[in-house]
Amino acid sequence: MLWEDVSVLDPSTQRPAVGIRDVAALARVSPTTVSNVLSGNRRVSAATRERVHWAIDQLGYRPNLSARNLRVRRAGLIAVAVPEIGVPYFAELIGHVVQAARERDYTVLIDQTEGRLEAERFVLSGMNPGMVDGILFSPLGIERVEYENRRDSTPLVLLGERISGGGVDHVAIDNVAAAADATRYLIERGGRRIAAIGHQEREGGGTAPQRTRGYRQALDAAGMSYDPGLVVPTSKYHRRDGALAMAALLDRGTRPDAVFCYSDLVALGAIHTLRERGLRVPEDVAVIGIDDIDEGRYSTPTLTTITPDKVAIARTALELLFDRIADGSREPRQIVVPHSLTVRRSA
Amino acid sequence: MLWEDVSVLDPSTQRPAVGIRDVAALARVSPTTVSNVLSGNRRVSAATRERVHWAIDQLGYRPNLSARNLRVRRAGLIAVAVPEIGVPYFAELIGHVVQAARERDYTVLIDQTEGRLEAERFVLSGMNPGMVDGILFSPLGIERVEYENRRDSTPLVLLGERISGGGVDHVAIDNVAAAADATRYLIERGGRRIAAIGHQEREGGGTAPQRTRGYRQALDAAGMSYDPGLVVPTSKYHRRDGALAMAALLDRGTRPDAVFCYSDLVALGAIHTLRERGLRVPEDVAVIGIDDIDEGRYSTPTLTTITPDKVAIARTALELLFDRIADGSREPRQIVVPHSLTVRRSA
DNA sequence: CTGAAAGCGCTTACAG
DNA sequence: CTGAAAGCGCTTACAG
Repeated sequence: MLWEDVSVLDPSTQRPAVGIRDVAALARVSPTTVSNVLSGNRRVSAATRERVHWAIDQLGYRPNLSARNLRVRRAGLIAVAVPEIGVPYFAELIGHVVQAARERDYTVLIDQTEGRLEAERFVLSGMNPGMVDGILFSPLGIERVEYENRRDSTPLVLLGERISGGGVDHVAIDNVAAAADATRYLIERGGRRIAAIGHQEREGGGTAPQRTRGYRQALDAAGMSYDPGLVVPTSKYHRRDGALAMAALLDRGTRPDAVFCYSDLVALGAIHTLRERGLRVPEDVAVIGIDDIDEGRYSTPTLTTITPDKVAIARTALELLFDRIADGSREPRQIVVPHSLTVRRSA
Repeated sequence: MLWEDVSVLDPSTQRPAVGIRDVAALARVSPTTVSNVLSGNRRVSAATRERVHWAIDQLGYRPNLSARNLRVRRAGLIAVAVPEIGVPYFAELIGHVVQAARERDYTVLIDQTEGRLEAERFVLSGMNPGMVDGILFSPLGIERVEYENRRDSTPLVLLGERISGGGVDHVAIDNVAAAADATRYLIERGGRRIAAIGHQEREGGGTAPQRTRGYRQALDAAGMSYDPGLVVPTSKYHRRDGALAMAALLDRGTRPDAVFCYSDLVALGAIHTLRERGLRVPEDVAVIGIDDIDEGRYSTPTLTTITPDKVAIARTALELLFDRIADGSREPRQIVVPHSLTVRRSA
């Protein structure tokens, strides 16, 4: 089928799709010139520019991004891969990423791994070639070696995961310090039997083991002994996991006077169980979380928590990503974003 | 620069990018055949197929989507445009959309309008041509006429917004009925002074006016009079808006015995204020919301709410969208998704 | 300041 | 069962 034979139709509407050639023809210039008017790459005389703009308006022309991307080898798209968008922490973080990306004329594509290993491997392999220019990745199940054996070269920045190997860009809060801060606060306000909910055994030290380490550090520093019976692992960090873990703790006869939860959602779940059992928060049991999601500002009681600077995480991650896109071979950087303690009512 | 002169380099890594031609050369077949092996569009002899697969593995080849998209005029991408990803209702809905889209080999791109008019107009204009195959759009500020004057032909499905004109595909719950159900439930359990929080004046009847209508209907049906002093408008549906509206109501001396909130977030904010003022929920004031976000299962008290079938909304919307992608000129359909009442503790 | 031509990496009639 | 060639809609050296 030749161009001259049949006009190109948009398959979905049967309306003619207008391309750069149509604009060029109408403006009586070459496609080159139209392209230059659009990109601003080359000086174009005012008269010509005006004619081109007129033709563009006339035809309602809008450049085809697939074609441009194919040509310039840039997709204008970055992917954010997280376990679940429905988890408020990720939803809020993605909101900031989308906003920061827009400022750079990038669009954000969402990938939800649900912690599935194949999904995470797909992310590591750069997703579909040519589809995205870079990836922000919050991993869950994948092992550290897999990062190191990564063959794909798509720029990638890890979110919230501290890979001690250091072969990959990443941005995170200092999880050990954050957990220690939370625990120390519970100690300072009188906690003597402090439970920890959210531990996970992971190779190569993921977020959870780091938080457990911080918890132990704070205990040590206060001269308090570490009681493994007070540490409850959870496989995920949903409200449900917090609620069930708290119930399990209580059911086995353990009565902590304070609980350090590895996420706000876990904390909210734990509070739910405590109140159902008739225990008062914080009077009987103080509860602290990590994440500072909006929900904790309005929950009953309002949630004391560790506040990571989510805006900084989003912006820093994008900065690392764009740096890496610009220079694929520069040294990987690991950036630690500040966190703070936000005291509300629950502890 | 000719192909033969210099091998093509991936700009970010300086590693050679492998294309279909490399695979073809290594497998000693034509690119056509490689393409056919990949797509399954044509029968390929077992021996050839094997050689091609071997070559693909050997080179780690993965097809370039921009090129494919350019050729087949399909992006494999749909956009979801919502006011804010950080709002749990949207986050949960998007999670379902992402999942349903994956089953169809589609990827989801996020657009956050924040209710900005230009952002919403950009969505209506189909975003960037060739970038997405279709759009799921949850509008906020845009006027009805703008849909009708829409020039762009990108398939688009409206989410949660009932455009009475009916010129556009959309899927939503029956907002009038949902509000009436909520209000009737409050009446049945003894409410006599029932406030409504979340009203908005909008042209052409958006979600908010419909809910107000349902509220009034239920009042009428019970023979109760409508008191404008009990209806509080809010500009947004965040926790904060609910909290402030509730405070305003109380501050002006109004003491409802029940509150119908136009979203769960508003309800949670209202509860926050009530408890801060020492009022018991539901004993002093019963509160009901709409959305059934996960948060309401664990809040204190747990939240009674109207549950829209979010999975159905996501799947139906995608179905409409794919139908429209397949046939751009079919009659627009307006689909009503079921909702139900979920009774928990707050009312 | 402007244009003709090549090519980004695919797929798909057309031909055998 | 397989291949040569055209073309998707752009951008960018190259040339003037």
